[in-house]
Amino acid sequence: MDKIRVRFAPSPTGYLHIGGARTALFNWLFSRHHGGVFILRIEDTDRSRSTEEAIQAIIESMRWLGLNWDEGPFRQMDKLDRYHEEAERLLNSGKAYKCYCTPEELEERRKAALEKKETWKYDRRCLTLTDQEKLTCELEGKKPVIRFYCPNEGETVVDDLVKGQVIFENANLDDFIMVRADGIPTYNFAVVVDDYDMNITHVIRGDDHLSNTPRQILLYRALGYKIPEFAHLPMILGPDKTRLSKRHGATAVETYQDEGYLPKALINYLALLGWGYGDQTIFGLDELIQKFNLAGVGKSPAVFDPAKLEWMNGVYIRELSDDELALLLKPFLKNAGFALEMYDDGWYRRLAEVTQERLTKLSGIVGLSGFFFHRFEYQPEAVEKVLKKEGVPEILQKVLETLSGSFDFYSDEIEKRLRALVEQTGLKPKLVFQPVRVAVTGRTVSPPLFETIELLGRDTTVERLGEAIHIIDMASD
RNA sequence: GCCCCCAUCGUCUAGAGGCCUAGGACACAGCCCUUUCAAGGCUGCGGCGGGGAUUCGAAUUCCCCUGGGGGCACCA
Repeated sequence: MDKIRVRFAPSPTGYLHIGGARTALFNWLFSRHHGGVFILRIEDTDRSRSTEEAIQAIIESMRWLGLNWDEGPFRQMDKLDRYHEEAERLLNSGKAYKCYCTPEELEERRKAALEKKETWKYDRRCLTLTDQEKLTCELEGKKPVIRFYCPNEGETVVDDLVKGQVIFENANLDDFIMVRADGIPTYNFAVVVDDYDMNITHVIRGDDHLSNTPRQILLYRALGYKIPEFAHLPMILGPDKTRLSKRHGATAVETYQDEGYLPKALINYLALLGWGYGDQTIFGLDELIQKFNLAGVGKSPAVFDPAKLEWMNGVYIRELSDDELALLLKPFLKNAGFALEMYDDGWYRRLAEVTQERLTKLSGIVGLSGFFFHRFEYQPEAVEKVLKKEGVPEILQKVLETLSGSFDFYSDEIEKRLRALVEQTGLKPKLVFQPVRVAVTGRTVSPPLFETIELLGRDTTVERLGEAIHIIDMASD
């Protein structure tokens, strides 16, 4: 068998979205699994919607995900001559013809057909134009499009690796436009010439392309090309079961990057959208490459579930070492405007350690650790429920005194002393620790208390305990 | 309107005629652990869209219906 060659061919009209990323991933996994070649091709023949920024954004997201390509990125606009050459061949062999109908005329006829409840198909008005008539059109300055002559009889069979055999009646296909009036090829034509030129062996793409496939197969035949294998992946849907789009929330890969999702997590989650391997849920990258195959791809569409992605991201965050996590956390802290220079590397490693199993997205660190970096307002509810309890000022005062003593300010040591204090007062641990938590963090929820106190440092801790006592005094007056 | 695809818990899925009293994961609920929140453990809730047919036996095969999705552009 020939060496496997696949491609991901996005149109640069926006960022890389979840669906595109999934298609890219499946192509990539397929190529890596078979030791083949993965190609990136930019389908930029829609001049009004393609942008340079979009190309960069897509490339950036591909890199972030780690979906490296072996060839490309190629751009269709770089090889217009090649399409013209092939279009010319079809024109000469009578398998394509020039059409001078304007978009306006076509629209009119289409509407008329629709009103009569007839199915619209191009009426081949220009198929039988005489040379004289063509000349007249040219003299009028009309630029023709090139249409593919689509046989009316017979059927075209797509042997799809995912969907199985799908049969299309040729009679339902019309003479679609291959080359626009401005000389730029349309999708169906360009994709065929490119996949042939690039020796693509397997076309793996979304199943919204399934109904285009018979047109393309007809083109392959007309051009004398070998037909590649096709694999049409089921769509990714939003919660309302319609095709996933911006309406459903974040669909840009870069948004997930910004929110602190790990590439590994997104890859793992995406792999499970339309593909499965028994009961397994968590897959390392190497494992995915080893286990991925088209046979495991399902036929039915899948609803994108952000909650599961988030859970999975937490799984991968917990797999990180303290140093790795600390490194990843810093940009998010910095972005939130926190003064990173307040602490040293050891401190950040410790922060990573104590927040790791509480994080589900890296961006979550901001809400979890803000009190380490700046003053805060006590949550009114926390003050009411915890600080204003009977005897709290006295407890806090004792804690303050305990922590002011001279000893190494580490969580173990802090815990030892505070527990001794609890023992001594005979109070329930919770009655001591919750007020302390609120006093130093301002809230009822925080990372583990003793580690938090350690990270805060003696001075800040003592200062905040004093402040809390003061606040309670003020309130009770 | 025409063409095509799809159909197992709310969601992702396992299931290739008896192993299914339909399994796992997320979500949800409860319990345990516990100084909070998490993490973790345990338990629970919850599904084969409907109707025919084939078969000793169907989630699994076939047909119809219904439902959902996609396509029918000088978009890709």
